Amino acid sequence: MRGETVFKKIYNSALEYIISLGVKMEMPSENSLASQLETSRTTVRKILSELKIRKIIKTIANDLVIVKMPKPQDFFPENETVAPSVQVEKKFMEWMMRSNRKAGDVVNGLDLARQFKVSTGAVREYLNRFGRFGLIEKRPNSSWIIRGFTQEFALELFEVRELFETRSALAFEMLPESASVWAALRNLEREHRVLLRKIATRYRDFPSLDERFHRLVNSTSNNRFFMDFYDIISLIFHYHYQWNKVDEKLRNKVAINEHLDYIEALLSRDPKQIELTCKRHLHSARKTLLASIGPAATISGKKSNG
Amino acid sequence: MRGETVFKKIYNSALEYIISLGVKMEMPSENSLASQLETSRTTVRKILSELKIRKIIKTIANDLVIVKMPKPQDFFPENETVAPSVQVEKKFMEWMMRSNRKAGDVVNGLDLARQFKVSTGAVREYLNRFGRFGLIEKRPNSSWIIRGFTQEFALELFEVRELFETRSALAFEMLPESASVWAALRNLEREHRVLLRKIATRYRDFPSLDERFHRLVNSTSNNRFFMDFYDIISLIFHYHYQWNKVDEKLRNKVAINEHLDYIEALLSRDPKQIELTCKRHLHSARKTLLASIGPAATISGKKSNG
DNA sequence: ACATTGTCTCTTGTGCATAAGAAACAAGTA
DNA sequence: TACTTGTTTCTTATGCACAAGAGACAATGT
Repeated sequence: MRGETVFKKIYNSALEYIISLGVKMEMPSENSLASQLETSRTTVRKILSELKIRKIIKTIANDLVIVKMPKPQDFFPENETVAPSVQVEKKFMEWMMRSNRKAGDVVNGLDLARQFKVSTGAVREYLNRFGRFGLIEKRPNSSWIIRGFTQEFALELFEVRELFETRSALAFEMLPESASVWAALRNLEREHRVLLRKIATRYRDFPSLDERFHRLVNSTSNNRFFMDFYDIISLIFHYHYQWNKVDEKLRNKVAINEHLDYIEALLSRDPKQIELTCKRHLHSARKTLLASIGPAATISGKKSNG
Repeated sequence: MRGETVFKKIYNSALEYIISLGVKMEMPSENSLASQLETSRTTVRKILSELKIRKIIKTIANDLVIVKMPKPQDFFPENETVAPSVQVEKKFMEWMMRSNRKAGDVVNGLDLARQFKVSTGAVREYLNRFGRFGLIEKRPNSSWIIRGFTQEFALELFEVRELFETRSALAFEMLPESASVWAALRNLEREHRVLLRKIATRYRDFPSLDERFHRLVNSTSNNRFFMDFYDIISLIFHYHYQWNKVDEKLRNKVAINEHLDYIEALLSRDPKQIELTCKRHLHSARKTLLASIGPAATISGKKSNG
């Protein structure tokens, strides 16, 4: 049995939408609701019938009309709206980053399923997809082994990141003036300046801006592997920095300034300058990450050339 | 129920092993058999008991002795020894490469499961893992969509390949004389020369040599993402060239010669020469692949008639 | 004609049961 | 002690049932 997570999530969105319309307004057609809420009409109909039962909408003279504003208790609880497969990611990453897993430790899927209160299938599926992130490794016919969030991992990650991003950044030089990236870039520049001014209080907004900026840079090279790789970076950064708040404000301020130099270089189309500012920023990002991992990877995480 | 695929596969290996020992020889201990056959002792014991039932081995005076040579009919049929999850890859790749799938077509998991005669779960799991290869894409809460084995795909693939391999190749310059790669490289050089001499008949041996060579080059950079990426290349090449035999002999001969130049450059540690021969070879490989895919896939246009 | 809703079919997501296989433990023997 | 086999426990792989959700088709109204 699926826990109706889609239904509940979209139902909540529908309530928001109803609130935005206001009482006595007529509901749009099922089809337009479906595309508005980005779901199938099947789900929309289920929601409409639930809304009728709860007397939030009513058919009056062949029109479906909002007759009552939804109250907070009409919403489904947040956690019931998330599919198990999505919950696993969060819980797994937390488990991975927080608990002091060492390279070579085995991942016990059954145990995780119990801990996370999801089915073994959900864990299994997640591990399969997570495998590509390079933090775990599978032994055939047996369990997953932790490779560890180590210095080596970070170095390898950044080696690729640098290759991809430098290549993408240098490609800016060739983009026609008409390309839409330029506008997007100028917008991001503005956002950076705004954030820099309010850094004292809003420094936590940086990570999402950071991601948008780097994704934009990588997107210009039009290479799906570049983009896919950025998923790994996003995930690592997202979860890792959740548990590493040291110097957060300062770190972000430095990064914003580096971004601004980098953006300026991109706008100038000067390849020398682009390469310089890009590399400088990535090196500093790498240093930050390495510092926060610490020299810990002493045990079996070491590499052997064999 | 699992079809005992592991048991059957290892059982077959055990028969080979028994043949290599010969009749009247004593069997090694369960533990040493387990490590020899790379499996668990549980499986070994199951095999031993089956061998006793089939009267191939027998306990004589506390010793387990081979009393009869296995016959061909003692072996389990090949196809029963492959786990469903592995069969799916083969069948799926064949389906993907052979049938004229176009970008935008949906992948019907249920249908594939029926075609391949495996469970939906097996297909589902494969698609999840296959997703990282960039040939298909998932729409949330819905099916997988084919992105297509197109010119764009090949170009993106080679862009990354070139970045990674050039970087790896240039790293050879720094490797100490003592590193074991040098010996491996000289061995590969020898194998190339042998193959070149016998190219007329043995040109089909090239792909596996090709893979070993490129994996060796990439392995020196010690970056898991480089190696993982090579999995994609291997898979694509492996299946694609199964259905594209045009000019195979000539193609391989050219490639061998390029490899020899490339190897020579690596051995010479001359960065200029390394970069030149590496790039030259990769460009020619790209050209070959592009040519065999044919002109860029037009998204608009007529439906293919099967 | 077109949009809307009603109805039906098909596919995907999820949990679960259970066999296959791995690994730990125990006991015996050289 | 070290090595062997017997026994038990635990984990993973796989098929299957069935609800949730997507999408196609039919009917109806404008």
